Amino acid sequence: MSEKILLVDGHSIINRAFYGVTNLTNSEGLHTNAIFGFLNTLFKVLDEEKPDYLTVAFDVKAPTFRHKMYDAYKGTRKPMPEELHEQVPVLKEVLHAMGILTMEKAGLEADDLLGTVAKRSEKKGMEVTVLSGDRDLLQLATEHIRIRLPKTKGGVTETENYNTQDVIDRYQVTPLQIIELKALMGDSADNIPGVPGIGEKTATNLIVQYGSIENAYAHVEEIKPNRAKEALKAHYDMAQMSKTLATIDIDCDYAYDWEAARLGDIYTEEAYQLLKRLEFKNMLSRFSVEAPANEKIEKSFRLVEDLGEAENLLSQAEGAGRLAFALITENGQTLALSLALSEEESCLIPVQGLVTEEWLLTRLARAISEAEETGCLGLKEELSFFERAAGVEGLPFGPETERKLLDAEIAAYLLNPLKDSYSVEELAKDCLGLSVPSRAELFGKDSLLRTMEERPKEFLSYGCYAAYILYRALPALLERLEKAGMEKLYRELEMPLVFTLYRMERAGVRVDAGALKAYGDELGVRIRELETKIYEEAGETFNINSPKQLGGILFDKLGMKGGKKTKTGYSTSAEVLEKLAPEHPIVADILEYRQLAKLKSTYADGLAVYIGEDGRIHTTFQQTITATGRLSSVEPNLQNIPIRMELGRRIRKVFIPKEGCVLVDADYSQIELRVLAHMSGDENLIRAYREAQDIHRLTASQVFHVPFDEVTPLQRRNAKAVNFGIVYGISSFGLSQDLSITRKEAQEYIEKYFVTYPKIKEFLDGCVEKAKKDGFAETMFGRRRPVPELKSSNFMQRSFGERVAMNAPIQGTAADIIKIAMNRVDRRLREEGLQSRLLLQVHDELLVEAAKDELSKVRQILAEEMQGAAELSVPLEIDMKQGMNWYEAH
DNA sequence: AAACTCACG
DNA sequence: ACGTACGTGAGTTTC
Repeated sequence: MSEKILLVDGHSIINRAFYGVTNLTNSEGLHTNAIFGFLNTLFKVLDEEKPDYLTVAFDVKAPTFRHKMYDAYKGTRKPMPEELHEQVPVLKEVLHAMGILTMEKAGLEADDLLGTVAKRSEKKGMEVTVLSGDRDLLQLATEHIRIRLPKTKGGVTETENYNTQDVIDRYQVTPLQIIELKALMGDSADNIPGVPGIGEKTATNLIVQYGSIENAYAHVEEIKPNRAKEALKAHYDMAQMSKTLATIDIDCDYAYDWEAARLGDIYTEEAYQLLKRLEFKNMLSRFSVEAPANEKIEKSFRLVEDLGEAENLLSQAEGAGRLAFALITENGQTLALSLALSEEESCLIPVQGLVTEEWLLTRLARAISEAEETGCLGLKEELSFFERAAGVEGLPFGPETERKLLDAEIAAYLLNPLKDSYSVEELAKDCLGLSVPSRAELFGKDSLLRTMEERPKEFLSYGCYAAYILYRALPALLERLEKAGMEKLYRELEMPLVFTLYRMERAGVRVDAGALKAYGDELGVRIRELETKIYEEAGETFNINSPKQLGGILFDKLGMKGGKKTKTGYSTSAEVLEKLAPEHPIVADILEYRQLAKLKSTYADGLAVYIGEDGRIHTTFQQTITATGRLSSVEPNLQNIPIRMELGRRIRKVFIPKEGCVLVDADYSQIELRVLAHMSGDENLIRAYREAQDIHRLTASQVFHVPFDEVTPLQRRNAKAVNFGIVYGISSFGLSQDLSITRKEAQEYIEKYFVTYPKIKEFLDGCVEKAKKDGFAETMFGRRRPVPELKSSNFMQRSFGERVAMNAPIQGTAADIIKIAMNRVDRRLREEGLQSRLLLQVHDELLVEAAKDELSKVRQILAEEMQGAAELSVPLEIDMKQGMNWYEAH
């Protein structure tokens, strides 16, 4: 196999990194983002290429000959920003510490050095890779010289790779002809003038046809677009000069020593210390000085191989102070249990051939109840295994035991609710600075867990790492929660909620499958009628569900004028269509079709597949998803069942109580505005709520200066929209959109509102100020939402950050309150020995399945526990109804 | 996988 | 001048 050399275009990669990586500084105040980005890219390519030689080329500051020539002509390049400039010497220092050769020479550009070394290396029979962010380098591509251009795609850095054929595929010209292209097009970033009037398209056409600028000039009279002909005639000299400028020198005077570039161990102590100073914690785990840490950890993993040992271990666990466990499960089966009782040892107890699932989980449950505290991850999902193993209905935990279980996922979510995953890997990285193998790394892409026999080593690793990391991460998480003032929120609200939610999911909500089917069929009939009618009106059949095809019919074929609204074409949203409805009868039919199709696919058909053998739908509540602290509901989502339109609302009739029960539904009345009244301390609003006034009418009367009793319906509607807007983080544009009024009018409404309620303005401004200062918004109960957008230099993002800073405390506090209420309702129902069960939460609403003979008790509990969930300066009122289905109950 | 649309609070 | 209301999940089409 031939040897491999990797050549890196230092300045181009660090530049790219500087603009691509968000601002970073270490505690000394040194900017580090470009270095960080550079090293990340380098490490990634090194991992992939595993080259034998490596060199990073830099430009020197002195202007080179090529640029001097042009500098005199049109000025110099933009100088590097100071924040980037200061990082270059540090990067070189890091590279040298890693034993990586750098090259630079006055009078030579990095391009020329790269080109020269690339060609010489190729001649020596090596495989060459050139890493650069600059497409100019493509002219170097051959069979053996590959150009890699990093590209950031959705946050992940990928590279585009070019050998000869790739260049041809992409640009229609050979690598060498890239020079010709460039000379014609010009490149302002590189100070290449090019030929005025010739862009990428024309340049490509000319080179594809004539091969070179010289040959094109030789045939200049036959050049087709007259514009191009004249341009080339007039600026041929410019084109030739540009060509010189664009050509990378592949034989410059530079003594390159391959041996000096030979790659040794880059993970040196010196580099380690440097990266530590730069505070690149994640990168440190790559270093061999830390590698023994992982090796040492893995040596402490023990596979439990006989029953006595398992028995012993679990007995020991009962006496443990701290304990951590992870269940390794697949297809609802427990494959193994991993346990950590100390930092020194983690064990894996497989089920197969050793113990039964029942025994293992029963003993684990006992250990948890005896130990002081137990760390785990994704507890809610694991609880069903405990319940099944217990063999009787209900969890094998008393309330005291519940308090001992600490889910690291929930803790990590509270510390940063913006993350999208709270895995063992993430915990290891965030809490301990460790890098642990991922499931995919251990078990392959499909990530299916193999049996113990098939992959014993990986199995041991996978399980024990989880227990080990959880054991060590737990104190770190608790300490951070305490520091952030969220320990109470964690222990007394979110952790108890895990159990409440478990019981709600397990209970499920009964659904009348027959009625659901009938509803779907009814929709289906009408959908087919509408389909036929729409095709007739359109004069052809097409896919009504395709916005693209629909847009084609409405706007092109039928000639309706639609504002181009989306990136890819016309918008066909209901908002647009409603305005178009008077123009053509087809529009109304499409709107109705849309509505019905949505109801059928998402709700009628969509819900049917989730009806279990028990005739009930068991949703999953996600507790670690939203940025504000709300829950979410998935598979299926039972928090967005239709209610606003009558036709959709009818689907609620299929949600029914079990025999002998009724559904009781209670929702908070305007909880967010009440929270706002309380948090802002606005006397005006507080008094109004205490006197149970119509808040929207009151707002209208005060903002529009009309007597309370003379407020028109329109005024009330507008005031209501303003109230909503306030909660969302008011903006004149948003309000104007909602009310179909001008921005100016909306702005006036808002100003009047703030004059009427000065405390609210003060409060909202305070929220933004606080978030700017602290970096996060905070609820009454201390829940935090980071708002990094406030630091953005982008106006739009910053404005978003401001709205978020206003909304999060309100929405989040409301979320806290109903979560408290859920725990209280669930506890009361069980403590009072009732059969009735909490089933669903829909943000400000709770649904209970109440035994008929417990009805009055249940209603009392709901009222007391919901109203008493928080002590506000305004009453927390609820609306409560009951019925034989959810339609009636809400 | 992303874009579009639409259901809810 | 910039271009949006806050928070979600799911089905469908298109690339």
